[in-house]
Amino acid sequence: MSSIREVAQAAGVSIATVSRALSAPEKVSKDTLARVQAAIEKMDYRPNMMARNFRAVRSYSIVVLVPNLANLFFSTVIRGIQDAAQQAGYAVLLGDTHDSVKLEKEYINLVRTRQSDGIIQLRPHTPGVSLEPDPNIPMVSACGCEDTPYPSVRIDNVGAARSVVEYLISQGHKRIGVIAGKPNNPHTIDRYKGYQQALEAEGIAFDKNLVVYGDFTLSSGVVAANHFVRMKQRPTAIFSMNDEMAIGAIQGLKLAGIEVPKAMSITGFDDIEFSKYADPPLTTVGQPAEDLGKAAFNALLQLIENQELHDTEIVLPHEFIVRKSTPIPPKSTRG
Amino acid sequence: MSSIREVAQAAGVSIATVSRALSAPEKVSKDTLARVQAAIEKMDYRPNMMARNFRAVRSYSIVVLVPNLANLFFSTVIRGIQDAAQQAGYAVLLGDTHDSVKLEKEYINLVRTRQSDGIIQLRPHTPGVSLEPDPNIPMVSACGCEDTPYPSVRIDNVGAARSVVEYLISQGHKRIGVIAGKPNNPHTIDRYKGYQQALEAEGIAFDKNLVVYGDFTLSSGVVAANHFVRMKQRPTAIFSMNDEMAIGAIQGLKLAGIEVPKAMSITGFDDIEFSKYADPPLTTVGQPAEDLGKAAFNALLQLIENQELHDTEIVLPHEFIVRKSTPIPPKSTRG
DNA sequence: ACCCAAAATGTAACCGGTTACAACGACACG
DNA sequence: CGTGTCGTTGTAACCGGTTACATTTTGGGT
Repeated sequence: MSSIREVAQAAGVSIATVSRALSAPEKVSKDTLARVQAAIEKMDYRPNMMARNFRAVRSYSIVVLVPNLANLFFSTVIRGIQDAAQQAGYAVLLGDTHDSVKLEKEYINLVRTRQSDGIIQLRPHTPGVSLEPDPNIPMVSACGCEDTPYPSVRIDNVGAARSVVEYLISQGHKRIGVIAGKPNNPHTIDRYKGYQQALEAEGIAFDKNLVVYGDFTLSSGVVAANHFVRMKQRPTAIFSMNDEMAIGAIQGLKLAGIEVPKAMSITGFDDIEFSKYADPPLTTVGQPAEDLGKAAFNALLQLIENQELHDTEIVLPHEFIVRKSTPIPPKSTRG
Repeated sequence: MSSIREVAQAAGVSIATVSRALSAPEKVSKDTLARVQAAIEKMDYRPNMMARNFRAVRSYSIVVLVPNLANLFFSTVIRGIQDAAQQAGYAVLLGDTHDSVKLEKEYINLVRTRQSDGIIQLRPHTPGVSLEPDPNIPMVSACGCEDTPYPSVRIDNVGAARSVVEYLISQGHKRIGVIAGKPNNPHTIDRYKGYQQALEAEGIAFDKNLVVYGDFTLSSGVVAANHFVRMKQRPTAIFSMNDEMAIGAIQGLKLAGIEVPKAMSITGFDDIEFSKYADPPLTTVGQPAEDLGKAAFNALLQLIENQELHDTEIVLPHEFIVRKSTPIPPKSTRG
């Protein structure tokens, strides 16, 4: 592998000149530049980025912490991150943490050891279990929740959940079941808050038997559906906190002979690709997943470069998408 | 950020001793080691990995090239890669190429510029369009096809497709539609080969009107279904080359009033999570996605470390999984 | 032809580790 | 007591770039 010294020799100049020819060509005379470029071309020289980055004390890479890569919503956010990063000349290191804080720590060490410049965290911040943010480690949260103790880019989960449930209520539903995530998950908490606000606004009493906790997977959705099926006094609609669980639930209800939306309305959250093709197509909340990723990266880049950030909380618009898992289509709303 | 020199000073030893204390503690006397460790502890010292890797001419990271991260099969393979890499102390750089060879080249340059030690390619090798492998660049193919011109880890696509179609034929189907990927896609080619072999083995004439080309997405599955619906002489079964298209097709057929499996059998490929919860649950071919990823990483690691590899083609077993999108359940077979 | 500023180029230190080699001390053995 | 061996430690070169500073070249003005 040829080095800058060999190129310098071949071009009959010093290494400094070669370096300048690459990073500041305007500082090099026209014909020297040509000679150097010819030499570079001839030897197929590529600067060793490890050396360059080492000198610059910058790795030009970031790590994204994701609880589970095989989750369509997360992988879409990551696509957004990756595209933005690629454009800015940054590489994206993958940190699939399997929801383990121990693994998370290991990945965070990548920035302590200079292998990475910053972190994008996809797992929402959970007080008590998440690591507290370290001021020395540039970190931003993508698709997180309210009260994240470091910069974040997200949607208004509370408001979105609230408008979904209000829509359900407007359709005449009074007993609305909830398929939640794990109880201490911030998304669960925020969307739950929205659910309760809607109930309260419409003067409907809260019944805790109507909420069942899953874990955002398809299978936990069918389990939840079975729970509702067995209730003596069933809900007439179900607000699921993500699409996977909603799709699982539809399947569970179907197996029990309950038709959606005729006998039961159901709504999801996230608008993953499959929701459009579910049977029936799912009414849900669309999140701008790729944009969340891009915005998160841009915020992180600012943190890395300027060490500070004015807009410490970015809330992107979501979209309420009515399909066929709820019967009456009103107009779509954004918010 | 403290450096090795500061630690050395604090411990009253030379930097060489600190270095040895970290990488070869047996070469350091017991009490010196203790002093050094105390200093490290006190100063919260972490070696600068960029410096270390730079010196070692190793980045300890690999890049995985994936056409589309938001594809459940791919993301599961990547999980496998990432787990194996993490254990081996390697970082995984993400290279979502959006199916663009130009972007692929850019990511491959990461190894030319020493930012990465090797590549795992998830896109199957397509003669003429894929880059030809460069002997200087350690690269292995995960979930590729026959005739990959560099080391690969895959399943027997031809055999798997063949056994699916033979199963369909054994159920009495004679007109079997195919939902393929893009025509020049190697997965399309291999699975198509299996389809034809099965037809031939059973003495069924091939009808090219029965194959329609999609692009492995849900929506192309519904388009394909519509095509079959409009045919004057419909097939009685459909062999889809992946699960997404099969699920889309089921949806398309349903909209046209055609019941699966009563009026039409349908099979998929990959066994993504959603297939289990489709309506009806999908008969499909299970690929050991995570194991493909792990095996690919281990092969790449050998390439990187030894510069050679004995087992240049690893074929992992697949599994034929019969669910409800085909009526009569025979025994599951592995192969 | 001479002078000087500006442009071009070169020299060498530096980033933070690793490691070959040298130096040193302790100890055993003849 | 001299000498060889071994274990421990230190010195300094090295990896491949970047860049501050020094030096040389260029060219315009007189």
